[in-house]
Amino acid sequence: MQEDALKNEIATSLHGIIKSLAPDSSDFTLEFVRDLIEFPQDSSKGDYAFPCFRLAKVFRKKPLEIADSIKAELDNSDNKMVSEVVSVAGFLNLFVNKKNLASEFFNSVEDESYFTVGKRGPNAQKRVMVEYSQPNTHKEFHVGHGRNVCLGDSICRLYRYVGFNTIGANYIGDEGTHIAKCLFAVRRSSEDIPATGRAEWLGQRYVEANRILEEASEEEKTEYHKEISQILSDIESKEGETYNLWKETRSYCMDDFMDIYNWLDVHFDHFFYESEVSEAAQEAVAHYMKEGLLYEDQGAIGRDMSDAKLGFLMVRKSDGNTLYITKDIALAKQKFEQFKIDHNIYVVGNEQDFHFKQLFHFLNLAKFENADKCDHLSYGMVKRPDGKMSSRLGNSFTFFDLISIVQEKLDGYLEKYQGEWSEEQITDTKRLLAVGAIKYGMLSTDPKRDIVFEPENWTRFDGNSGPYLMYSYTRCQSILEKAKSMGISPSNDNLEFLETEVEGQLIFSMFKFNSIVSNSLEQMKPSNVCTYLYELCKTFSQFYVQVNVLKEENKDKVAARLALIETFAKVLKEGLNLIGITPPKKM
RNA sequence: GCAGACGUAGCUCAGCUGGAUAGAGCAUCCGCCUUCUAAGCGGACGGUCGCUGGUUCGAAUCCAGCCGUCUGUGCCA
Repeated sequence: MQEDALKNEIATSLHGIIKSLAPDSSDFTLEFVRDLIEFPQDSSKGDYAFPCFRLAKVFRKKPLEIADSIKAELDNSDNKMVSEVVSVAGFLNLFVNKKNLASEFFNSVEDESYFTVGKRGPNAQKRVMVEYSQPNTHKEFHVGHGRNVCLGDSICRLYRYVGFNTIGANYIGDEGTHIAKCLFAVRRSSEDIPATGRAEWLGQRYVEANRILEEASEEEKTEYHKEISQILSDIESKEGETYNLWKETRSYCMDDFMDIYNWLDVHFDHFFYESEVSEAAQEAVAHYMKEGLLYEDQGAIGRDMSDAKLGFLMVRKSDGNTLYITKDIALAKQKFEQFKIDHNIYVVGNEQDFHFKQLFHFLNLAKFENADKCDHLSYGMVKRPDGKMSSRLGNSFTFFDLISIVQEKLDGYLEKYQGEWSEEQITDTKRLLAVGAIKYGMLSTDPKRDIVFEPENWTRFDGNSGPYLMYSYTRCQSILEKAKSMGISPSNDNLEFLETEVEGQLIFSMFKFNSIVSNSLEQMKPSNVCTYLYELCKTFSQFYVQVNVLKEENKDKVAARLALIETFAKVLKEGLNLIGITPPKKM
């Protein structure tokens, strides 16, 4: 049984009782009653709570009395899933019978069928594409780009978990003015391209180009812009010296990107490149001009959309080059045609909210049949305490910087294993912990909110952090390993021995897993999974200090507790997987 | 100017579609390692939920206005 089914069962009981007690309560449909049921903030109050305030009018009684009379009815019925009912201050608090719950649940976790219900449901017929991590080549990959990767990857994992056929797509920005500016500065630079840190060096050239342009006289500016336009056209011509320089420098950046993705354990199913869409973009412009949707205005081509409060949509500059949005118009079509997707999601920062409003509005005007199947997952920026990071201004914190400071801090923690562990094991563990710390840091905040980036916060591995979750996992592994060496195995046969309050809370908390995941995806908020896992681990830690597993003399009790730990470890591992984190066995 | 997002403890953040004394982590202070990993557990301290009104039995949550921060608003992405 799943948690939502249990909730339905309880709702049905409550609904029946309400109807029998107040015959004219037709407004209180089963669905309405179910939606009133909630989780109390404090799990010691109960597993479910039913507020009775809305019933007051129909019952013509005080909520407190209503709760009392429903409780009396529930106590008389023999509901196997509810072990205790408490009426307090107008709330009906229900305790679920974990002993009846545990056996089936533990078994379904053990054979993993619990984690694959989505894949056996209707979602398995659907295809979704998640476009994320659209990095620009010739620019630094800063921590803000890192947030995008963590977020997009987690959304993909959530979709896959609930059964969707999911295509994680990258869209490399390997074309555009910023690159022309970069190459403009490369040509001017007296330095040779260095052997290492080449992408970073290119990023600096971009910053330099902006500086040159800012310091230039009006006359020089015109000349420079001409040169930059020419570089852009040379790249698009796909031949010649400038094109070759572009190709080479582009590969430096791609190498860096791939290093980062591999380090993060993020893998894409498909790569789109801006440079491969520009032709289709030009064709789209011609096509929609013919249809009268686009027209020339002040030398450029576009469409006034101020009737929808969306300003002027510009799709081609007066120099003939297309823009980012032009390519998005062309690419949207291509995605649906080529990949037969049912849903198209863009994970892009909230600076682009206007861009996507324009894009979706135009796709609707163009009568693109899949326009309403496109969604923008907007997220907040990563800011420095003193303001915004910008690669254009060159004050950004690169993702490599973040990796270094996190890993450096971890050295201190892993020092105790010097000699005991192999060098390789230490390196691997350090990477897993660093990835966990960074991903949890990126994902635990609500996507729509900005993140204030302070290095100290990212190198704290206690409290509400990625390493805390991973630590809980390693504690389980440690116990399970020791039990194994003692010759004791977990067993789901005598789960009635899990009788303490904290054990019950842990069981019910785990039981909610699938509901939390569904809700998290529905809201497009991996942060819900983070919060849930943190609370789950807190409950586990309480259990860990309150209940000693291996010292217990009753072997059946030990086996039951080991089953609890094993189940918890599996649930936690699955949950961590949804936010892209792989816990080490030891730390 | 217009549009959007955000404003919760000193700091970083939870708080679901309105419900119980507004919750964590960090920092500060106090306990707990001869006991399965102390990257842990327990406790103390700390809040007019930006302000003002409205809706409601009930508002941090919904609505309106104001204040503040940020982002965007035709030749960048």
